[in-house]
Amino acid sequence: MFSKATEYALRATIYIAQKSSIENKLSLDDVATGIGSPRAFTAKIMQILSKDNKLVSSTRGPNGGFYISDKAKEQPIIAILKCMNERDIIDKCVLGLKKCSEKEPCPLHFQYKTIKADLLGLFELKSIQQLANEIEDGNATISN
Amino acid sequence: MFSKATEYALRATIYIAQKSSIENKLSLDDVATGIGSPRAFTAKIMQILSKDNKLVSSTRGPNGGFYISDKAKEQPIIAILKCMNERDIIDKCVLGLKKCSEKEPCPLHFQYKTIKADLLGLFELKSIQQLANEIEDGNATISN
DNA sequence: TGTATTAAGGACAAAGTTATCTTTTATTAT
DNA sequence: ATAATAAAAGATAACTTTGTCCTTAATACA
Ligand code: FES
Ligand code: FES
Repeated sequence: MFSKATEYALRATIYIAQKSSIENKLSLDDVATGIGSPRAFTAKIMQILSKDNKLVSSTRGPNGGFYISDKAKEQPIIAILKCMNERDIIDKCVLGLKKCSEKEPCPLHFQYKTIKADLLGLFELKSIQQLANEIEDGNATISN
Repeated sequence: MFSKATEYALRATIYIAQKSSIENKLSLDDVATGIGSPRAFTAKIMQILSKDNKLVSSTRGPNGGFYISDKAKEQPIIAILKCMNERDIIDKCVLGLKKCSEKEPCPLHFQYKTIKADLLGLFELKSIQQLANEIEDGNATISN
């Protein structure tokens, strides 16, 4: 479904939400180890996620690292997809037609659209915080 | 969702099902033009699809080309995915964990699994013939 | 001020996917 | 037989994604 980069982005963000706070930041190594992703590649992804400190925040130097503000934790999962520029793969035609539309639908369109709606609903409804809680409560893992 | 190769495979198969018969085969050019895919790449995909004449059938030489037997037309869409070795992308964890399981679920697992079931249902239920009919009846397109 | 620490940024490498081109093989019709 | 036709097969190219490495910049603290 998603690219490796976006998978790591999702896992990293949720992981940071669960483990970090502004007083207790996570280093790149913490994150990569925590979610089981390649360190250097994860660094690149963290750069995207923490660009302008919009979704994830970061500071350099001793005791620096990554964290997520309480406000950002309330963001829905889809915010991560948007950040990774993969928001619109949900809109694509399942058969790869240039445009998915009701006027020129592919033969799977009307059935697939309800599935897409469910997917979108999931990503729009679930917040980063909620998924972090699932892990915190021991009901889910993200560690590979 | 799927790779370009699999998208072309799905469209090509459905297109051939709609347009061809054993007496009226489609050439590679017919197929590539019909679904709007790059000719040479499509050739490679047709090789996979018609390997052993299992899903799509092909013959060489004058009046040769591709066609689909009535029996193969009754196959569900998922047969095309299997043929393209993309059947199992439906089983993958949405967050990219190595294994999607109930015992060590990711925080989206239980919601995502119903979506996966819907997807699988769609691909298992709809036959190649049915989708070809949609196009034949003017209710859908596949031509880009 | 200087040094250690940590992320940011840039250049590059490896692997995978998509796409093209050329040659070979099978088949038909003359 | 020969020529024409059309797919199969192989080599290779272009592009994208994934991944690494090295240098630079920011920050804290002694
Ligand atoms: S046109 Fe194919 S999914 Fe909408
Ligand atoms: S474990 Fe992630 S979808 Fe099943």
